[in-house]
Amino acid sequence: MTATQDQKLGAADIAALVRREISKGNLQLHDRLPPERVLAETYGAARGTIRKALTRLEQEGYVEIRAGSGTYVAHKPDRSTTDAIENATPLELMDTRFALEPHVCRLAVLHGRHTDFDRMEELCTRMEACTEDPVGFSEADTEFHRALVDSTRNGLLIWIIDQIGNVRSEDDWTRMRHLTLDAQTIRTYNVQHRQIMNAIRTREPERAANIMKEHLETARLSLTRASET
Amino acid sequence: MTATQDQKLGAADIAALVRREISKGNLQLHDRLPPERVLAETYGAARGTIRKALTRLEQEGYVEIRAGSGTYVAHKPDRSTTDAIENATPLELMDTRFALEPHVCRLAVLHGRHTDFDRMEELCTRMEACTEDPVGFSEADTEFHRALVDSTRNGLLIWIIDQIGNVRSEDDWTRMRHLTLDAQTIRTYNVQHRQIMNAIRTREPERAANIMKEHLETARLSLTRASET
DNA sequence: TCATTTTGGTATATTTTTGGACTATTCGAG
DNA sequence: CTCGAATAGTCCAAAAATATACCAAAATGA
Repeated sequence: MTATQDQKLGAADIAALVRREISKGNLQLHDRLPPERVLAETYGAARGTIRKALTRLEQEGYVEIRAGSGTYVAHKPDRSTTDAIENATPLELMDTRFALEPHVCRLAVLHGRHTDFDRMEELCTRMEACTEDPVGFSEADTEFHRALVDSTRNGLLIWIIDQIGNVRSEDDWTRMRHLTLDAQTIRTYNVQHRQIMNAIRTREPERAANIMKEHLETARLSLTRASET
Repeated sequence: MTATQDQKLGAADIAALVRREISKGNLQLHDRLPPERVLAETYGAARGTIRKALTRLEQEGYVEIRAGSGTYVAHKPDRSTTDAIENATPLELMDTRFALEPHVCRLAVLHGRHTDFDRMEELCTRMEACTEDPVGFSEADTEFHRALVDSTRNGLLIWIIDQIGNVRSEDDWTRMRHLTLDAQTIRTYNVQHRQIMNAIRTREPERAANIMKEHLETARLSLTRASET
């Protein structure tokens, strides 16, 4: 109806325009919007109008206004990607890992190279030095599984597991995980990691996959045990 | 965009620019950024401003600042959803399906309901009517595998396989696929689908998974046979 | 090996920018 | 006419950016 002219844009209109820019991705997270005074000129509106629009967007969570600093985009891109992964429950994650990682072991046997395995062994060593340090262990563990996928040379798999790993590294999920990481559990994990390494090095795909299954089963038990607490 | 003029770039703006360069891959892992003093001149800002931007990026994990040495990229370029999937080769896709779908069968046994299975049988029947119609068969086949995942009630898995399926439905990949779909192959697939259904209905997870593996192996053979043509 | 240069780290006084708040006025639709 | 919205202008305080100087660690080269 209106709005195609560069005249008479109300606060609601401007809010809508900015909202669309954000959803469309032209304005990304952490980006700073132009100052209110500039926006006022570019949209041909008074500063007060801009201010109303921005205040509204702030209440909606699209934007964060910091006095003296500027207005910043505060909206997580509404990608289905992040949605699907962030809303995933720990058990869903476990099931997905159960699907992926044993086969990843098989592929690692097929496509992995010595340098990959060397890196993984290095991480094993690092983990073994972390018997009393759940946080350090956890970081190395994530890197280990990441290195394992890397060795498959399969970009799709790498991307998928990368996505999963990114979420796993935040949230209460990690906190819960640390609770379950007593020294005994860590020792068990370390043994399993070594066994997986050996099986891959000796090119035994099925054995590697089976140990990985055991490994995940151990992890799942720790998880359910923790969630019952 | 906004304010692409050579005027007044704030710390947040500079941080955003560098962040994009890294995400885009123009700046790769372990690359060294120009010294702060140089960046200050090229961006037309004071060194303090540059420094603030870099400090921010360091906290976000995009770069690593080493005193006396320089600032280095510490972040891998984002592989966007579409990139990772669109650039995937047919063989990468196959390997990923090999990882996922057998386990999906197991989960279907655990979490699936009668209505899910009814829908899948319906799709089996539809496929069996398509012995001479590769396109119709292919559509039903995709729906079948989709219905199978749905029955796991695992949002994460559903999303992953959905993504993979979306690509599979386009491109030369599909064309290649249709070439391999002679009446004989379709008949083989139909038998396997029925067997999978039966195994799931009778709650035999391992048997279902194994038949799925056979099924995928058949598909892979068709694929490699086609690509040799 | 050692002196020089480069590079980031820190501090500070000053200026500019930016959002916040307030008010009087204008405009437009009901 | 009235009422709500938009406007235009002013002043304030917080935050940011500038400009400069000096330090310490790392890299470089003779």
